[in-house]
Amino acid sequence: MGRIPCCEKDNVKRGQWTPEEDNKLSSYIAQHGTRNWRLIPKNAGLQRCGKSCRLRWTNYLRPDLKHGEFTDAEEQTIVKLHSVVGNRWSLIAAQLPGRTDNDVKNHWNTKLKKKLSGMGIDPVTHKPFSHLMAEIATTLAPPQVAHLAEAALGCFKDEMLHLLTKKRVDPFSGMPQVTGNNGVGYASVSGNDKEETIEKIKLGLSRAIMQEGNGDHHVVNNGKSWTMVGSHGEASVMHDVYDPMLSGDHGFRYDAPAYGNDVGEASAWSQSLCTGSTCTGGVGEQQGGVIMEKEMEVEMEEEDGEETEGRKINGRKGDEGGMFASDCVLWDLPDDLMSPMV
DNA sequence: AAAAACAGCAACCGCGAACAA
DNA sequence: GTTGTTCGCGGTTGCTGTTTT
Repeated sequence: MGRIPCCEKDNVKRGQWTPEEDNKLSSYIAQHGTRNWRLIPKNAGLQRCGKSCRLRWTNYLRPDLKHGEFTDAEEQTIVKLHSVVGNRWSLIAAQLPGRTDNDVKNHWNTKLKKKLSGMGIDPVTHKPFSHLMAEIATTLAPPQVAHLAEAALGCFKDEMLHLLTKKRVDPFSGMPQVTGNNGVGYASVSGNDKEETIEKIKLGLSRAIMQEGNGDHHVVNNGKSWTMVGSHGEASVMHDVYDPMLSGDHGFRYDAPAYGNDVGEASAWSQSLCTGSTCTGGVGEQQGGVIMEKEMEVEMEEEDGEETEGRKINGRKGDEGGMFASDCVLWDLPDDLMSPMV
């Protein structure tokens, strides 16, 4: 038996909603609430599918929605949560009052992913590209490394090229920026330079591999390096701030998840989510520390299938040498959320 | 000035989970 | 326990306005 359609497609209108439709839906829901989406369009006099009505309401008409730009604090929250829970947009959106999962997802796909790539960080794993390449280098024999590196380059190439070949304007001077000393810059790059750019990417990657191989944990970023501190016994973490010159943006800070595999016990995915200096640990405070509300905690426990001991707000068991102060809001997450998402 | 390319966003689709009969 | 129905989620598509060529 096939799946039944959510509505009869012949009789429903699709596409953009008109203000009249919005009014009808809003006033109907104001009077009757949102029980039974299937009946709502019929009763409200709308030629729409119930699903479409639900979407319109939850993503646009709900009175508690925020419609403006995402703030830096919101962006930080998204990045941090994404590093832990991956593409669970509803979970992330639940931590951002007034934002919907669709909002968060769109913002991630259109802005944040590019910001991270621009910082040399893989938006999927939240690790620096160089670190990924180094992992390849340390686990495979040289002939295989070359092939894999080539393949990895293929994966990142389009995004990197997009970032590198775009003409951008220096946000401070208003002038087009010149190419940096590692080849990353903003001057307009013609189609003829494309191959050269690819070569530069390759060169950068191979350099990064060599540096990682030497035990130096640096991410070369537009002439400045991000150092992974605490290479022995404590969590490694990138502690430099996001370079606004690189992003064409202001104030966006990325405190990456640490790289636990470098140092033994500390897993990359078990690190604090606090933003170093801005972390205050105040529950309910959006700036800095990530708030784990009761609802989210419950949801995570449900996903875990059992009560997870030690998962709590404002504390983490067995982690002294963490990267941030102990008064941060911390999470202990279930195992299925700890695994790097690739 | 026109065409092409790009970016952002709203909406749609299919799937699985939850719930009810 | 099974079947049917509804809801919510995440991935994807397509439209529209803006920027670049």
